[in-house]
Amino acid sequence: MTTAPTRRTPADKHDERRRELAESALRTLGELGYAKASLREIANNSDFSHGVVHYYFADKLELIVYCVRYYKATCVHRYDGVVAEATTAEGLAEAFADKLVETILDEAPMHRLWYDLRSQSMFEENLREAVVAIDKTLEEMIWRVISTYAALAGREPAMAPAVVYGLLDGLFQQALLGHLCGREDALANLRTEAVTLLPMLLTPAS
Amino acid sequence: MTTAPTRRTPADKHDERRRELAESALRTLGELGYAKASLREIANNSDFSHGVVHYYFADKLELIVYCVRYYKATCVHRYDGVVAEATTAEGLAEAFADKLVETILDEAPMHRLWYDLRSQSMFEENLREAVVAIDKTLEEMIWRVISTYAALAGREPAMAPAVVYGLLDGLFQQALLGHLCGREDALANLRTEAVTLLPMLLTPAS
DNA sequence: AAATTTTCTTGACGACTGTCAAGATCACTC
DNA sequence: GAGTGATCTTGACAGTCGTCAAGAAAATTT
Repeated sequence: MTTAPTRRTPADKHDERRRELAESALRTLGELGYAKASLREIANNSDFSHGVVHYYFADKLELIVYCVRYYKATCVHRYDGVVAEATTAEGLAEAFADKLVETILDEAPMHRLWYDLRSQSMFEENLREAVVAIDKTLEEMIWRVISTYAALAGREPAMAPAVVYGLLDGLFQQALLGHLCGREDALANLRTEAVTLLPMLLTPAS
Repeated sequence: MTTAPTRRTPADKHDERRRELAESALRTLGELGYAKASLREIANNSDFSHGVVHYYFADKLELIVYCVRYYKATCVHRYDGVVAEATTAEGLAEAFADKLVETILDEAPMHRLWYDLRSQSMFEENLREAVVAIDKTLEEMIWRVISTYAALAGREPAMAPAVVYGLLDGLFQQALLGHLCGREDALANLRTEAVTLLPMLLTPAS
């Protein structure tokens, strides 16, 4: 009713706090991982005390699922700019590979958290629904890249979206682990691997 | 000195107990995952009490590293038979794909434990050395398949061992998660994906 | 058969966990 | 400005955890 006059409805304020908590929780989760990030540690790295978590979230799992949903919602469009600005297939491939490297450099803790949660979902059924949904959006994200890459090359993708995503995800995960282990060639390798792989994902040139 | 007369030296008996503990620990770890598998739960699923763990292992981490090393040591040769008995490239590809599916059906808990530990190693430095070493042996295992596959086809592998392993590992992980989620097409898809992918990993036919 | 070493159980410790309730603090309304 | 509801802090709860020490039990040696 009073949407225009009041700047924030109580519900908005409630959601805003959930986002604030989620953001500081993500910092802690990215540093410690799912298992070792306690609610007290999460609250300590925020502006609130440990009890407030249960005021905004039912339990730890709801907080974590909210966190990873919140994070992945923002980075599903990571490659949208790359796709929009590409004019040639080769240019898209290189820009995409650069972006892969860049996000490992900038957001390694978030990525390892994602792989941590996806592994945990193999044990905890309560996590699976959220994880599978996010995995699907990541697959679609990659598919947007590949399909426009194919269009620019005047060819067709030779594999299903899930397969393309699975292949790239394997390389990405390997590079992330290598990067965290201090292997300096991990990211450079990922870049050349991506540029090499992309043409092989299309049907042979007409 | 007295190797022949005595059936077991004390050291052998010690190692045998470590293996026994490792085997029952692996059952529990495969069921609960790294984080939720407590030493008490591990001991409950064995013939011993919870205190005995610290008699054979310094701490929990040493037990777990021993466990995963023990397990992976056995399954690094999973595809050796497939490689040895293959006579044609196509036959090897299909037998390999079948084996991929079979091991997910038979040992899903062990595989999810492996991915769990590999993810944990992104957070815990103490795990990294063992994880990276095992990853390397898996890479070599896959490379034995691919290089003989290439030889049978009269061609050359078109990618480095790490790349081939990363690609296949991505598909395998995806299929494992799909299988655990109850998606019935996950394993059949993995099979056709593997058979389709293998030829693309070689240089173009001469 | 006694002595000694190895092996295993039991019980306890301090620390940490998720959860929740009681009350303080704040913001807002009448 | 008193009252009222939302928001947050504090402290405590019942568990669980890894670890370890003391002693029982078993195996081995003398």
